Amino acid sequence: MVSPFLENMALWMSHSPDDRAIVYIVDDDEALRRALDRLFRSVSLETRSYGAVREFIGAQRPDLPGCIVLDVRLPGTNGLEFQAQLGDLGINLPVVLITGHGDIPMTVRAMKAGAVDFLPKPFRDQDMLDAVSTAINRDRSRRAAEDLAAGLKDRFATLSMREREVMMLAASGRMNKQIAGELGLSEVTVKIHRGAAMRKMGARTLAELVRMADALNLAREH
Amino acid sequence: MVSPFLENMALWMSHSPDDRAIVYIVDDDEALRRALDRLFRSVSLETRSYGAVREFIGAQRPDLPGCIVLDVRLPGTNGLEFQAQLGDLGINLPVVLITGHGDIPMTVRAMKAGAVDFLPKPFRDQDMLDAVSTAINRDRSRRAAEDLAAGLKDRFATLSMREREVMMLAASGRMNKQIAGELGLSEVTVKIHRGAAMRKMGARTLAELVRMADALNLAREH
DNA sequence: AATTGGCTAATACCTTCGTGTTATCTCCGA
DNA sequence: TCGGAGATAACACGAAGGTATTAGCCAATT
Repeated sequence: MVSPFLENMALWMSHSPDDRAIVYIVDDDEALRRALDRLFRSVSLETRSYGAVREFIGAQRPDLPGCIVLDVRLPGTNGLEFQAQLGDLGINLPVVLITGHGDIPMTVRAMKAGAVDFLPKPFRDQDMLDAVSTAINRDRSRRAAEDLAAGLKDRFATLSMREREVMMLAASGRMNKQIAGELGLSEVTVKIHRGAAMRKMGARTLAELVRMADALNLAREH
Repeated sequence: MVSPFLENMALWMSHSPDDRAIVYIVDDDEALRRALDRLFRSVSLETRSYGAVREFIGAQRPDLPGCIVLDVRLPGTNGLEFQAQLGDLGINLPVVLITGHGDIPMTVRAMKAGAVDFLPKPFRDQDMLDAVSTAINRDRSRRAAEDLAAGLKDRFATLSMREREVMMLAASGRMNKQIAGELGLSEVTVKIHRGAAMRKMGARTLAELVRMADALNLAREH
């Protein structure tokens, strides 16, 4: 245990790891990239800068909350098309779009695709900061929800097939006797599998098991 | 019981009530209103036409799925401000916006506020029909979810205070013994309230009660 | 060949749940 | 003042849940 003084020192001098966030800037205009870089660093956000979509895709991204600031007009790939591809690439970062020559249909398309904001150039610094702040908060929420779901999935993966079947039927409200009938088992065997499922999932009550089963099904439908 | 022939006649000649939907047109341009009216009626949608926001607010609206087609530039109230007020007025109809002189910030604001689409004039008939179709489907989903929640709320309203307390604690996974301790009751009394809650809510298993309790809490947070 | 893990099942024991019966007390409206 | 609804509670019985012990079977791995 270090002294309270040193602990407070650390808090004052740097963000705790939970506060870190990265803005990925994708724009072919190097001057604008540098300006954005300064802007974001001035509010203690980390930045990564890319001149083309390909560079961004190929780069390593740390496992931290963040967002993408993306120019619509880019060499090679179009910004809107890239936005649409992000999901397929397994990238779930929120997107803030900027454009020099945008029109309304383009804006509508971007917003329908889930963009956090769509800023025509020139934009005010504060508008950009607001958009990025919203985007990062959205990513934090998504990551938090995903972490919960991941924990559930990990525990569910340790269940045997029988245990999964019994768990789902139990979570649907079936009695042990009914489960035994539907699966062609004895009631005792069902109790064993049910108990194992509760233990492996970390559920202490049926109510918890019901909520876990619902969360797993929701995660799958998504 | 009428004859099968007459029943089928009715099906062929009109939409079943479940298919009905209404488009509320709010625009001060009477020529455009008439054109939209013809367009929507050509695809068997019902229409109501208003030249000003005030007319729409004062009008009676049947309890059917529908959407609003709203011009941004209107005499009196601004279309975007009206869109923002809809929630406060208890109107949850999806909005399709049209505009003659729109810009990007206006579009972003409208889409952030939940507009289904934002169409600059002149627009193609098919784009308008697509937007309205999406909007009405969204309203159908919302109404279906709301009907379910309303049924739950009605049943929950018939519970006494004690029954509600016991239901919530039971749905959280507490045993009757624990509930009795927390509420300062005997276990027998808890069983009576719990049984009454299950019966009044129409829940046949604890799993159903858990899901009902969750749905009620989600509905409240919303 | 031996071991491990998964699936099955019976027996036994205790806990918890659900319900019916009976009963007392309070409050409120007819 | 009577009747009804709500809340409380004890007693009793049967249904259901949970766990421990023991044990047989099978497939895969060591």
